[in-house]
Amino acid sequence: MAGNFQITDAEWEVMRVVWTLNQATSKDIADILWTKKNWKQATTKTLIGRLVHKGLLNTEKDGNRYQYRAAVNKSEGIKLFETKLLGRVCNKDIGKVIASIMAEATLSHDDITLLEEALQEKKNEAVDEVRCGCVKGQCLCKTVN
Amino acid sequence: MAGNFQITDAEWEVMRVVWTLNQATSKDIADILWTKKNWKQATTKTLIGRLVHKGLLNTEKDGNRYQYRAAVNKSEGIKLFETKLLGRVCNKDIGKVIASIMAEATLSHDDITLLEEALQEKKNEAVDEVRCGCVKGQCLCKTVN
DNA sequence: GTTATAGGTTTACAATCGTAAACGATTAAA
DNA sequence: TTTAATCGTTTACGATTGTAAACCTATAAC
Repeated sequence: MAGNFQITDAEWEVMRVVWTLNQATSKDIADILWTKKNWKQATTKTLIGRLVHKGLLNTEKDGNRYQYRAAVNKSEGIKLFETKLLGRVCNKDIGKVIASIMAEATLSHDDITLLEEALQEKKNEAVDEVRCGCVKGQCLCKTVN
Repeated sequence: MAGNFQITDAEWEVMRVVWTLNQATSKDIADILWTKKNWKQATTKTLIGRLVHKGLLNTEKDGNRYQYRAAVNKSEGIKLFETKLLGRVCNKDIGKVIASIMAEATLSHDDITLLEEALQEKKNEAVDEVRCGCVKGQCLCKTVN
């Protein structure tokens, strides 16, 4: 089931609501997205329909309407997007990308602690040199021209 | 000039080549993307055209053809995508997102060092609690009935 | 000089995306 | 019970994306 799905920006707004409420009706979702994005209910309905179709939302009948639930959890969804970011850069640059994200993020002391631990973890499996997986011409690891 | 541009997946492939070669002809790019993606030259040409149109590639005449150069540098491009990722989650979750990326990345000892330093930096500006900027209903920071 | 070739520009075209109205069925209100 | 509000489904429609062929022009080869 996991795999090759993708969540567009607009669909993501819907998923966030469902992830948060855990279970929601189209009205629940529409109300929130009206507040946030001024989307007409019709717009939200379309997005819900597409997500159901894609198998990203499950439905459970509840009278004349549905309760929607996420078919993929939030971490999976986020991870999918993380992977997309990492897929855009050379493996060797990922460290720098992480540093860059860190730089532009506001972090709490707890976050710092969390990351320090995570980093500590990574030390065990750190390599001397990350392997570049790029084709020649898409990163400088390979000699160009 | 910086701002509201966006680079699609396919366009990104072109940008990576230009960022790498620093300057390239359409043939340079097409050859590389043929190797990597089996794209016909026509496809690459279309992408180049769109990027020029968007102002993401600059042209410099060179005989009967152009030398293309990136109008935004790689870091900017990557940062744009990072921002997009961060925009999808609650500010409070960014620490966890970073940890998650770290977890799925292969890092070198040097990367670890770099990140340790970056983290150290962040300590100075770390806050007690990150402010959630979400609307109610899109993250659990706000009480949801 | 005529022709083949390479490079840029135009046109194409289906799929996806963002945004929404219209429609039909059903339930709740009057 | 007639009506109004609600909910899901269908249809709409322009913009963007992925993928490419066709075309036109200027060089390069003969």
